This record gives sequence, structure tokens and C-alpha cells, in this order.
Amino acid sequence: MARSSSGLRERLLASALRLFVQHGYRGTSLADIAADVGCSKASLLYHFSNKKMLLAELLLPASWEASKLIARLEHLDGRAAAVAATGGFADLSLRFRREIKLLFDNLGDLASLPELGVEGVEDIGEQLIDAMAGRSAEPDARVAALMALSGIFLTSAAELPYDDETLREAMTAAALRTLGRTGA
Amino acid sequence: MARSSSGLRERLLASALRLFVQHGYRGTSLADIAADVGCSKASLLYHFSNKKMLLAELLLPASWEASKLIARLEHLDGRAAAVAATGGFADLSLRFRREIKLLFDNLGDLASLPELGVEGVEDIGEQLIDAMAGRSAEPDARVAALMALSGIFLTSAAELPYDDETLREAMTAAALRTLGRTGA
DNA sequence: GTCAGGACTAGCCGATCGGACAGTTATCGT
DNA sequence: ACGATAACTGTCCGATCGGCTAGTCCTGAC
Repeated sequence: MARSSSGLRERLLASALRLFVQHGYRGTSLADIAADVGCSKASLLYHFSNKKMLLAELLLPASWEASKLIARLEHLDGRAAAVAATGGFADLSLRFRREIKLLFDNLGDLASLPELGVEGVEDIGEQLIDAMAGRSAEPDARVAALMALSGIFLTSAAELPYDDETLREAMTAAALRTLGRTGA
Repeated sequence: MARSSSGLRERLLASALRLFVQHGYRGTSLADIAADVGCSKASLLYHFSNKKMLLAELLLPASWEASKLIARLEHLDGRAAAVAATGGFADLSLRFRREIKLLFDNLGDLASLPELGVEGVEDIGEQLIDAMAGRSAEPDARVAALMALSGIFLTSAAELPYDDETLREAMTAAALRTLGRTGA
């Protein structure tokens, strides 16, 4: 009876994102997702040619935004790069909490998201760390940058009982302290 | 021909740890582990009653050490708690890099490591954050504590080209900056 | 010598998963 | 009215996985 002409696709995406985040990519079967929205597994595979495509479609928007952020950082260095990278990544992490958590949780399983658009995750990470370190190659700066990045990422993914604006302010301030960029 | 009377067990543990970290708990089959050490799957299940027991045995030592650290922190607060927690967790994370990475990567899959000794992971995390925050309930302090914890954890798990001592110093210094505990 | 038991293995089983396919119903342009 | 196409489903298949069982082989005690 065609419940609705095309709402099913969106509901499948929403369910898949929720279940993937909750139980992992491998831990969620196509049947689980189909049952969650109340349709058949075959119907799911009608909308998404296979499981990997479904995942890729979930991650694409976040991937695009990350690429845009990196492009914005490209011509910055020193303190400006660190500040911009910190704020930009905090925004991204909060907007795409579940997607980024999904990405990191299943880095191994994904391995081959070939050319569906999902930019190389490691490249994105490297670029962000480089910007946060203010383009410095000093071990202390690289370690601090990785720590700031990790902190923002996992703190966003955790479901703390604070609203996003409070989180954003607290995270960026803490990250800039981590990076030793406290003075104006 | 019994390659060696009892070295197999240790080699199975070593292979399992490596493969679990590399491909995840779910992503590694018993056959994979057995093939890696060159024995049969049945032989693996002779030494470890099931897959979950194998995982538990890998995580037990780290779990013990974490419990000891928390006990040491219990009667500290304020700056002393933050400093002790930071240093202690940095040590732990470096000593048990792969184990802790394994634990976090597969938090969902494990869910039920009932009473094999592996202490509640969430409890350990809560206790460490509480200590790092200097027992403060302020949002800024909690967020900073979670960021410091996350930073140390992921930075240890990443395979940076620095020796452990350099890493330890850089991580503890950065974490104390994150927590706003810079003055002596 | 023999025999008990530890160490180890080949082979199988039930469950589950991703995916393929043929078929059915609904919608729409002509 | 009628075919074409989209939307959807029931069912089956091959592969894989965790785990069990029925053995084999070796060694050391007596």
C-alpha cells in the first residue's frame, strides 16, 4: 500500500544511523534496520544497493563539511590556524556527533569506502592536527594538537547533560588551553 | 607434534590481542586467530572456553591496574587529585595501549563482561573524570576533565613516532593545561 | 607394558548475515 | 483501458561464524 511515496528512505537512514551508533556497523544487521522501521529487508536493499552504500550515504554530509573546514584552514598558520581549527572542529563535532562517532567507532570496518565521496579520514585528521599545532613540527605541539582533537571529538560524542552552546564554549576554551594558546 | 608444551596459550593471547586491536573484536574470527598462530580453531577453544573468555583474559590486567589507580585517588581532591589522576592515567594508557584501545573500540560489543573481574568500564571512567576535575561539579571542570581523559587515551592509542617518556611528559603537561592546573 | 590424562585436531552443526531474484501491488502517462 | 515503471515483499542461497563432539597423539606414572 506504499505507506508514503518516499518517506521510507529517510526513515531508513534515520534508523540506520541510530542503530549503527548504538550497536556498531557490524553489530547492526540489515534485518535489524528493516524491522526498526517496519519494512522488509528486501525493501531496504531496494533503496540502498548494499550495506556499505547505506553507511556511505550517512557519512557523506559530514565528510563534505570537514573538507570545507580544511579548505578554510589551508592558508592559515600559527595561532590563527589553531583558533580556527579548534572552533571549526568543535562546531563540526557537535553538529555531526553521531556521524563522527560512527566513523571513528568503525574505522577498521570501513577501510574501503572507495570513491563514494567519503574523503580519506586519516587525511582529514592529519590536516586538522597540523592546523591545531599551528603548523609546528615540535613533538610537544603535535601531541597537544592530537590531545585537543581527541578531547573535542570524544566530548562531543559523549552525551553530557549540557546544551550545545555551553559545550562549545567549554570545549574551545579547554582546547586552546591544551594548545597553549591562552593569551589574546 | 606439540610444538611446545604450553607456549601455545601465550602465543594465542598475543595473536588475539594484535588481531582484536587491528580488526576489532567482531572483525576477528576464532579461525583468524588460530590461523595466525598456526593451530586449529578447536585447539584455541581447548585453551579458552569461548571467545568472550579470551577477550576477558586480555583485559583483566589493565582492569586491575585501573582499579588500583582509582583506589589511590580516592582520598585526594582538588589539585592533588587532578595531578595524580593525570599522571596515573598517562602511565596506564601507555603501558596498556593496545588493551585500552581494544576496550574502547568495542565498548558496545562487550556490554556483558559479567563477573570475570573486568570492572565496570563506565565506573572507572567516571571516577577518573571526577578526580581530574578535582571533585568539582562545575560544567567547565567536567568538560575539561573529559577532554583531558580523552586526549590522553587516544594519544596513547595512536602510534606516534615518539618514545614513551617523551609522550608521557608531553601528555601530562598538556592535560594539566587543559585542566587549568598550570601553577605549581 | 600399559594406561590415564593433557594437548591437539578434523569435521560437523545451527544460527546468522548480506545479498539475489522473481513476483506482486500501486501509480501514472498516454 | 492499458502497459510501463516504481515501490515493495517473500523466499531462497552461499558464506561465515562460534562452538561442540569424537576422536588422535604424545608423555609420564606405575
